[in-house]
Amino acid sequence: MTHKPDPRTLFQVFKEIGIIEQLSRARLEARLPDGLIAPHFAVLSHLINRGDGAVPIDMARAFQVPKTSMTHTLKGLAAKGHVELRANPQDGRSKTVWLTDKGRALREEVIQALAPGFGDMMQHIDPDELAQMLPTLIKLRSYLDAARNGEGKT
Amino acid sequence: MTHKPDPRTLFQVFKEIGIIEQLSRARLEARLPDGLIAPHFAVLSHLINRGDGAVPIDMARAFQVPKTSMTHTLKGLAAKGHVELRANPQDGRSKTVWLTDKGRALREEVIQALAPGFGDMMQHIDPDELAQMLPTLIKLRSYLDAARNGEGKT
DNA sequence: CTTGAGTGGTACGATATCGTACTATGAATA
DNA sequence: TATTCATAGTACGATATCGTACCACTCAAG
Repeated sequence: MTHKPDPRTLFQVFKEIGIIEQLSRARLEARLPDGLIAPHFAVLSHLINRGDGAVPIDMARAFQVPKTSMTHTLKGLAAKGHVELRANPQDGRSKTVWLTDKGRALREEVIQALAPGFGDMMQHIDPDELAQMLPTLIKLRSYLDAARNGEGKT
Repeated sequence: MTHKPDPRTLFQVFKEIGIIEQLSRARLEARLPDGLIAPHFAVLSHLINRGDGAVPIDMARAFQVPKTSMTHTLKGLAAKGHVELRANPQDGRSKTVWLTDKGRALREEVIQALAPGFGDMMQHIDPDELAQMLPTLIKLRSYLDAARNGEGKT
């Protein structure tokens, strides 16, 4: 049967998630060139997965960050030539974000650089166990996303 | 049988974890008074759980943050009277951190303020499902922690 | 059309994070 | 003891995050 939830367990789940986020981010950033950090890589991956030409405000929402943060991140990527900002023919207020060849290449290189680390991780942790966790993580993320009412500044 | 791990699944796990961390942090900080943020609360909780009189450098390691970040966080808490820094009689280089009554009270208030949100969450997500995830999260965190070699600046 | 509310982007300022460098203390070794 | 190395804390500077304010453009109501 289902028992009363122990808040301590819940707290611990969030605590572990927080630390994992920190450590995995550090791990990723160790493989990124000089001035780039995790959010830059996240943007490149997003553009690969979802396709070119995204509107900055939509990306800010996808990442759950304020639009000013997205502006800052995109400025950094554009300055290094990894993305290109173009006017949005559909809406004069907004822009569209496009990957450059340099940006695509960088994303590929970083993934290659991460591969050995992934391999090592798989030797210490059962991949299936991680995969089984995914649906629960998605539920949790979805709930938190939906419950975040009113605060919707993004 | 266990199949070859799909890197996409792995990526997604880290991505969901990253978003959950962001959203849960925002949720916590919405309940904190003016100038306090998540790391401040984390320190208060740590001192309750592990006991008073901890040494800053040990707390920095526990949280996996650079010692300069811990100095900054403790300075903020001390300025608001939630903790007190005292000399360490065991080691003239270091200090010890002590909760004040104000700090203990604040921690309690915040937990009370979080309770309704937890209750709501439990109505949408099976607590057992979260609890079952915990061992895997701990394994993952432990691995990442151990694998973080050489970078041990903290 | 004109007007007024809503929205996307950015400038700006406050604060957080974190790397580097420095100081003071402790510990090990000769 | 004297010398050398290691460690805890902090000052400082660079950059990231994010809230507020503002401008330009869109869209709907009239």
